[in-house]
This record gives sequence, structure tokens and C-alpha cells, in this order.
Amino acid sequence: MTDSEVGTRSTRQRQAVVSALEEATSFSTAQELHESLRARGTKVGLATVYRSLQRMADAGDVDVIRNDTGEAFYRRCSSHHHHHLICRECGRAVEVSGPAVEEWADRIASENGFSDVSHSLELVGTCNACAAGR
Amino acid sequence: MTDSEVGTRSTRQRQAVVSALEEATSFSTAQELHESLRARGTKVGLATVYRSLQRMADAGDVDVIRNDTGEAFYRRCSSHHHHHLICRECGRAVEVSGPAVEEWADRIASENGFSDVSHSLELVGTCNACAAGR
DNA sequence: TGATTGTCGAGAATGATTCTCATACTCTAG
DNA sequence: CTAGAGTATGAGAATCATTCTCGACAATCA
Repeated sequence: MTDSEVGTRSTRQRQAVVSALEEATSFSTAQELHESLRARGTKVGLATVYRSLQRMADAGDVDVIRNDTGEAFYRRCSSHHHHHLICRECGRAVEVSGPAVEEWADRIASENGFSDVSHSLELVGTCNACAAGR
Repeated sequence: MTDSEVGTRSTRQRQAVVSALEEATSFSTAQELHESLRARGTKVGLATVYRSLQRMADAGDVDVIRNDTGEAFYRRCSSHHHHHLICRECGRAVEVSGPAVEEWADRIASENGFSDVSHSLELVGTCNACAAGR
């Protein structure tokens, strides 16, 4: 079995994880997704949620970010390269992209003799709705 | 006791953690620092290493980044705002700063109605030494 | 020196994530 | 449609980094 052959079967559990992700409006942990599935009466094992998320992350179908305690958060995202602007209060996330940043990253990398550079970038702030509600 | 009053005492253990950090040429985990202290014959508890690192991180004296498995890596850094360009093979880290990125982040944030925006950015690549050695 | 109070250390506890392995299910060839 | 092969699942154990607990110790200061 090669890597490209795994994760191809369509099961009730995988569809459930996908739909839970699509209902979520912000980044969610595996545990939260598992809980929301249980709450709606869909029985899916926690390990399966983790496996599904990992496979989707590997395939690039979901984005993974980590908070400052190292917990992983998942979100269904567009497939092109982008970054996130996340509200620190409500968790709402906006996809943003910045050619300027990509160019800057490449330039900095080559100036320092680095090659094959990838980058991770997240913006965290307070969205207007949350700022207004205080 | 207020926050400003904690972490003021000078102890052998704290000095040891600081010196271990200064000897390290790249980002290190708490476990690695603990091990290097033990290796040189300095007895310091693991919990103390964690506590010292956390306090320094809170004070802004060290930078913390996380790898893709969520483990925390620490490094003694300059105190002004900056980012890192890290070699994925040898772990060597270069501090970089980019006014362009800061401005872009602020602009994107305000365009989307976000305020109080902070950002995290890391560049990962292969340094020239490692690229040459292959 | 003695009192006060922060700090240490060993090991237990925590919590997210991964692993194990017996069982159930998908998919496809026939 | 059906059996067979091989993948996927689930419950709970295992892992592993990190944090907590609490009695003992040490830094600071009068």
C-alpha cells in the first residue's frame, strides 16, 4: 500500500467529520468536533476524528494552527496559499493573502542564504463585532 | 504578592538555565536544556527548567516557537520585535525583521475591521551550509 | 541570626494525541 | 449479488510534554 492509496474509502464517520467542520464557523479542536458530533447524536470515536483530521490536513483540505498551549485547531479552508486573521475573542477567522509578504519572505531567505523556504503567519486581533460588544 | 514581585530571586538553578540557553546555538526544548544541564553536572529539576523558561518567556527574554507536533522550543533573543528564519535541518536560527510585514499586517487588519492585532511569523528553510553538505 | 517567603525537586497528575488490535465495514472482482 | 481482501473503526491503554503538589530548602533583610 502506498501513501496515495490510503484514506480513499467513504465512510459514515468521515462524512460526519467533514460536515462538522463545515458547520463550524471558526477553528475547532478535535475534541470540540468530537463533542459536537456526539451532541447531534452521531457516534464517532475520538480516535477516528483525529485520524480523519490528520488525513485531511495531510491532503491540504484543512488548515491547522496551534494556540499558545500547543493545542491543534482545525478549519476547512480554501486550497490556495493563504493566512488567517483570527479574532481572539470569538474565534472568527478571515482568510487573507499577501503577495507582499510572500515576496518579502523569499527575499529575506535568499539574502541569508536559505533555500526552499516556507513560512507560517497568523494574525490575531479583535474583530469589530467583539470590539463593539464591550 | 503581586506579579511584579515574583521571579526576582537569584538562584543557582535560574543562572544555570540562562547559561544553558546562551550556549545553545538554536532553539531548544525544555527537555533538551534539562539534559544538557545534567550532562555538564548541574543538577536542576525538570520542573524548574520549565518554570524558569516560562518566566523568561513572560518577561520577553526568550522567544518560544512550536514545531508541528506542538512541542515548545526556546531561544534567547533580542528584545525588539522580530521574526525567525530557521534551518529545517540544523536548527540554526537567524533573527529577521521586516517593516513591510508589520505594515501589511496592520493594513490587512484594519481593512477587515480588526483591532489590537498582533502577529506571529516564522520562516523555515534550508541554510546554505546544510544545502552544501548534501 | 531568625523570620519571612519565594524557590526547588521528585513524583504524581493532567490532557491532548497516538497506538493497539479485535471487529465491522467498503469496495471490487467474479 | 456475494464473497474476499484489505481498510476503517472504536474503546481503552499508552505516550509524552507540561503542570501541579507540597514538604524541604535557600535568598533576603532587619
